[in-house]
Amino acid sequence: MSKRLQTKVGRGITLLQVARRAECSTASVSRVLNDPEHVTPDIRARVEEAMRDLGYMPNGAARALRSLRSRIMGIVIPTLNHAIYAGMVEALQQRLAGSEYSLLVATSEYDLTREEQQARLLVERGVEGLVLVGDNHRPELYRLLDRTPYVNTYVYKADSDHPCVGFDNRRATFEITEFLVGLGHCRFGMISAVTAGNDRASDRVAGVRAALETYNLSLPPEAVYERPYSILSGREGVRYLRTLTPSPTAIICGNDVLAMGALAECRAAGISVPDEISLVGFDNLEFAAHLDPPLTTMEVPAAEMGARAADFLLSQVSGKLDLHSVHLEPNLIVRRTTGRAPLPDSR
Amino acid sequence: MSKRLQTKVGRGITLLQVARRAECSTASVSRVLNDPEHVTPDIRARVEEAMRDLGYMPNGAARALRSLRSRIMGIVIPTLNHAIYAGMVEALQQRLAGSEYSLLVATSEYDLTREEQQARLLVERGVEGLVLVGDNHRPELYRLLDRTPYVNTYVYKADSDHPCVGFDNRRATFEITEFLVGLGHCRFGMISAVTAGNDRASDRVAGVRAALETYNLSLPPEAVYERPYSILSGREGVRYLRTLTPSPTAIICGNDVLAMGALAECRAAGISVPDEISLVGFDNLEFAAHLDPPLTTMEVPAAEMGARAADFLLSQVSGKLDLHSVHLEPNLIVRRTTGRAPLPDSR
DNA sequence: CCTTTGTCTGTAATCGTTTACTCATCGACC
DNA sequence: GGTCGATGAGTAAACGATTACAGACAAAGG
Repeated sequence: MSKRLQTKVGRGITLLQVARRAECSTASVSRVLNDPEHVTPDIRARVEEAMRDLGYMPNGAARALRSLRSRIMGIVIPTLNHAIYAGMVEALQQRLAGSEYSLLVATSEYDLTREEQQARLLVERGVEGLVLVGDNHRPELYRLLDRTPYVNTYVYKADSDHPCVGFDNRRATFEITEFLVGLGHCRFGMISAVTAGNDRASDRVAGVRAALETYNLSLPPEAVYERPYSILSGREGVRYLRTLTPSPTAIICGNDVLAMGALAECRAAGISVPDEISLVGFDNLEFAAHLDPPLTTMEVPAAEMGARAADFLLSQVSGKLDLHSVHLEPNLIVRRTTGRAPLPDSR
Repeated sequence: MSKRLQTKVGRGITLLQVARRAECSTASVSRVLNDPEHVTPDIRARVEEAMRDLGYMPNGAARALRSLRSRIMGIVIPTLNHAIYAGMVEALQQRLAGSEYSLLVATSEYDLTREEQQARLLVERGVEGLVLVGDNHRPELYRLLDRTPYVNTYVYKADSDHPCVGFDNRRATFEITEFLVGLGHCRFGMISAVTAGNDRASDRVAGVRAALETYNLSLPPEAVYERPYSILSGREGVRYLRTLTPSPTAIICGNDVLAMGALAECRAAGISVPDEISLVGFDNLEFAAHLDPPLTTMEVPAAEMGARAADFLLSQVSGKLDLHSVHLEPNLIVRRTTGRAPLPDSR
């Protein structure tokens, strides 16, 4: 039926038309586009004028096909929903835009299979580099990235084969835990994101556990409440952890969003923070400082990770090949949801 | 100097190699890729096997060049920082991914010139459709979109020439205001995002103003505190509005982020909400329900806008041309930051 | 004055697909 | 049994840029 749908003719102005109007070769036009210094001012001026007159816009597909450079980078993040990765993506995008690169964004929904599919799609689109979150990816994904520069973020492992820009999640929660132990806490609970397929989440749990063992304390499995990121999960986490006997005096949350929920639940239940329970978040999202009381949390260098990831890929595609992972430090920000453990008898 | 940088040879497996191995023509290979029903099972099987064996991946640039379909959509949003647009982008991306489309994301930083530049970049990259926020764009941008489908979001204007998916910002704050007037409030303040070049923000201010005038009340210029989105701005807003005499009993915020700041400041200053001041936000972000007290706010259909915008563009590129804007309704969610105006003498 | 060197332009091949055409085959129908 | 249509496969020409390569020319050096 609708036979002539594709019959659109005018595909826009081409470089050839510019060349004709400027009375020069296509090569010259291409050169003023990509290498303006190496063309005489005379020709350059004519070409630029022709471009303006015609409203010329380069065809990205043709450029990419011929030059092997799409000027597009890609990123696969778990989700955009909770602003957790938004800051990183924002910084990444900004830095890329500064180098005339665009950013393709895809989400994995915390599913490694979907992550691989999405990454594959991005590679097919011709991204020159790929940013990933975490370093626990399907082997197929790594194989796919054989010829494509990539960098893992939100993670740093010195011994990893894969380039990364990030921090050590395990050490971060280790540090949080030591801090809390120093305040006299000995009964811990944790509200964590789902750890399956999420190395950041499981490393954070592992960090708490490792630190506690150092002090002959422990984090039994039932003291870890594991749910998808959301404020509600944080609330439920507190409700659940209070059912334990003895119930924890310190709750470490895998994320500020969970911590916000936890704090809201404490308030609703009339539990005093930090007098009865100390609460720690992770990420230092914008709101953390404005909660009541202000949230003690581990600040992660989200914007810097985004910028550094961009730099990493940009240098990679411009030929610098001996690049190393970059190790960033998170930063414990002690505010007022943490305090000395309550006296044992006050339990 | 570095002359042989580009000497990378292997560009990967091409369709021609697949054709050779499957012992058929490139046309057939292309057909099993794009139109599998119209090729005999025999050939199809051979081609699919060859693809698997060789690890073939289509070259997006070549496809796009020849077929005029990049399978990429673009979006330019003000920012990713405050999660305001994240929900919409998330839904958009998901819906697009379901149709094998990828999403290029760029940010304007609330700057119309930058918005146009970024949009131009996306169009050069060959996006088949473009999502924008608001409908106040540079004329050059609209001209650029002459041949590219696009849709404005977060805005709905029946009389507009431009397709949009969204709601009426003016009417939304009109409604909020009427609600507050109904509670007996007559002194209003507003904490708004920067209105310059931001039609959503200025429409929201206009809506408040229009409603008040209906009731012979007014919103004098000095009662509008206008700052970039941030929690801090919300806090400052309250501090500022309290210096007015008489100071407002009802404060409408252009956004939940501002409202959160406002609420935090009230708490810090010992101002009782809603007894002394009623506070209303906008967006119904996840945290709104979990503030203390829970925030009264205008819920906007962010996810639905994203999905509908995707649908709009997808149908547009698949030939359906007589598409109309879609009008969504925001929804006032009354929680507990709003209450009856304090008695005049208690001022 | 001739050669050498360097700089700038133009010609034309090429990137990896899709697709308009052509041709062959086969079944159905008259 | 011949013709017509439909269907499927192959050939080769695009798509719009970039870039080896070669040629032209000028400046510099002997």
